[in-house]
Amino acid sequence: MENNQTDLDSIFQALADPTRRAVVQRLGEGSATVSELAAPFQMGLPAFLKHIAVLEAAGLVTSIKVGRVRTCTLEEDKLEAAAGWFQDQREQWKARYEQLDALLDTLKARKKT
Amino acid sequence: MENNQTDLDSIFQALADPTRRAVVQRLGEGSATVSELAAPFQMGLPAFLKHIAVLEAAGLVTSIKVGRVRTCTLEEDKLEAAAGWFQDQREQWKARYEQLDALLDTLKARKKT
DNA sequence: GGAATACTTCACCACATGGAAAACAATCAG
DNA sequence: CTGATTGTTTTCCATGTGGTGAAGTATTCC
Repeated sequence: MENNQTDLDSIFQALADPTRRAVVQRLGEGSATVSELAAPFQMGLPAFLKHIAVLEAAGLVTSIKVGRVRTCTLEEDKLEAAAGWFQDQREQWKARYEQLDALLDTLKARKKT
Repeated sequence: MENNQTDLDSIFQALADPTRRAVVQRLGEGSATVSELAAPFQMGLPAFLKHIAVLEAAGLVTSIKVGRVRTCTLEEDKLEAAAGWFQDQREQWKARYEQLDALLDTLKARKKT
């Protein structure tokens, strides 16, 4: 559960492409083979395989080859790790707002006395 | 509230860099000037300003210049937009698990009879 | 006015990324 | 064994990204 900087780098980098996000989305419905995944896209297989490689390098997808067919599976944990970063940020600025509220309360109290 | 592909592209692209995530994190504590933001990093100002430009292009940060000082502010809504994508994915695979559960129930029921 | 501050722009470089094309496996079907 | 499928590798190209250093532009301070 390291979830370090390098991890986030590669995960966000992987998701910064519509093709790869579409693959993640498709795999959310269940595992699929490379050709099934490549079908909706115009690009050639070599180009598409690079996208898969990026997703695997980021740990978002794993795949096994049975016979001549490679089947890809979504690693939901990794997606949750990235989602966790947003949650961390949210908590940070939430804390700031609470500080502001506290400050306002202090000012109000001072006004009264 | 479009939150289209291009938007997500630039947001994730912007977050796929430790320098820029650190800036977002810092701005989560409150607005800051360019030099305040740049201080923790070794790189020269030109390089740092490019990072700021990327964040602004993605809409994650806005800035105004008063006198010779530019002050940057975090746009929390944009971060929420990206976080929303993860939520969408989560709902998709949650739905899939429910289908699997239903399938298992069907099989169980069939076994019984 | 002159100097220091706070960016800003410009020119340039090394390397990564996204894509095409072509040739190369490795399997399965008849 | 002969193909037809299904990836995989290799080579190549254009573009984008992250960094540098040097010079330029406003402001503000003394």
